[in-house]
Amino acid sequence: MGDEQGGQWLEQPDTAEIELVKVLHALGDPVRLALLKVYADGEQYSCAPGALGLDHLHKSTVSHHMRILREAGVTSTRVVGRSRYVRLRRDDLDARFPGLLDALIAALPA
Amino acid sequence: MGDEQGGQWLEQPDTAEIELVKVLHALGDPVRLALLKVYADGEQYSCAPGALGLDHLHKSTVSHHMRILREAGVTSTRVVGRSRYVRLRRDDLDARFPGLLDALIAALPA
DNA sequence: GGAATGGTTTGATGTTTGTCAAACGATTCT
DNA sequence: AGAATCGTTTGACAAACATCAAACCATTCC
Repeated sequence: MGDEQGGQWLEQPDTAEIELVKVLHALGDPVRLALLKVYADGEQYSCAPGALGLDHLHKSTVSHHMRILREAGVTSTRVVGRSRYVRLRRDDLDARFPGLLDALIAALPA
Repeated sequence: MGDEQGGQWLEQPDTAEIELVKVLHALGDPVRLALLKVYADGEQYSCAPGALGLDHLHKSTVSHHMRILREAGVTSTRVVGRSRYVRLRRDDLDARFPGLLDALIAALPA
């Protein structure tokens, strides 16, 4: 139907309204920093704990972390059917905080 | 007496042991991110709330934030007499996480 | 020695947070 | 329609956190 992506987007802050302190707070948690590593390849992922290497966490816990990342402006979420496809807001973050994302991803632990 | 700096240093993690998630957690707080802005000039500062633009906070609260920054590896503290001189571990952080500090300081809110 | 000074430590308090479990909502499949 | 699926929401709970106040510890000044 002309929309090559389909679905709608969950609410997220405008690029100009992304706050550094919220981004750092969002990423200052072991689980969410691990998620940054997953999303670093630019691909989109569903929220299934298994697809994210978070098998040890309950799905509601993953949902909670997803919300924090999205509300901080780190990720964007597209809804299609029952699924959510989450990915890094790389362009927006690069525009707002030049060099930050690259430095963070490079600094990620092995 | 041959020591151009004088005093001793408070305990802090070795450069190689600085953890990204702890740095981000330390900086993911409004007060401590404001302190990064203070320390961004590379100078050293005493812990007096007034000298740091933290007049609204109790000195014990400032001391608490200082400890978190130091234990995360963000700052180093030199003790001389009754005073503590705190400054950014810029070289160590640049070595451990190239580009991160520059990007963070550039991203600091006005 | 005694008082003042710069920070730390400890205790108390209210808030935020990470987690799970159960209930729920919407979508898809049969 | 009914069942299965993917994820969210709500509630509960323990742990962590930010803050202040009071006590404390060195050091410096008188």
